[in-house]
Amino acid sequence: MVGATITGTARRGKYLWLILDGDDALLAHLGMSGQMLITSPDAAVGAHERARFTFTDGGHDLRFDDQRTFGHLMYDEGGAVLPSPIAHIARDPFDPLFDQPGVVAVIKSKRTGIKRVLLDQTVVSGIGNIYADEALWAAKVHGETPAASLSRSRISAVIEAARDVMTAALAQGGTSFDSHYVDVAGSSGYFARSLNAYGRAGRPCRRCGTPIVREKLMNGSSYSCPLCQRKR
DNA sequence: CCTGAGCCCTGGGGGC
DNA sequence: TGCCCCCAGGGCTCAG
Repeated sequence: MVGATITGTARRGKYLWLILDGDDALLAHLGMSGQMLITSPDAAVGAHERARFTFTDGGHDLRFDDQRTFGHLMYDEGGAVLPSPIAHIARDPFDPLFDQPGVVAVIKSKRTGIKRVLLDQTVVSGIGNIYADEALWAAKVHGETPAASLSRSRISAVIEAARDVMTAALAQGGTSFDSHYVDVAGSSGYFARSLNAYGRAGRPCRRCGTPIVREKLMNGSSYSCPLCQRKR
């Protein structure tokens, strides 16, 4: 990295990368607790600071902090356009080249539940556990519904719902439950208060009043309304 | 090929 | 207070 110039930034799904001198890339994934922070050069070393980049133009430092160390940084030669380690990651719903009919067809060909497919980053990237639950709630589909049993229009509606909920979340700076989830300036987002399903076990569905139910899936928690999102 | 379980880590919170 | 278990917005590897 010494002597490199950052000439741009890019992202795909949950991966992001800094473009270096137009050809190479510094690829990053925040995992579950990673943070990219722009801080003062005098800022003390953070408790979970893993890397710090200083600049010769007298500006701020760039830090990578990560408590749980599921996040990572990787230098990738020639990876400016698309780093080779993430060539298998599908385009996300905000990508101008996102092929929605193609993605719908792939989802329909899967022999597993719709939520698992939404979380499969090789099918569609960028959707995580929270936004998958929110999209399924909005589309009134239960996450364990076999993907192949849903109509193309229903699958399309789920994707639209995911794009809508992520758009709304981005407008509010994201979903922050605690100090792990902050932007480069260290600020938290406000979308947590707008969640309709995730984390609301026992509380009334905002649509029909039925208590939201929490279930286990893939070593994690899934939240849904048992009335609006009936299992079929 | 496709699918799903296991596992990589640290730390906060609740129950006992 | 201390201890233990559970939980956490992810994704790779590998067995079946």
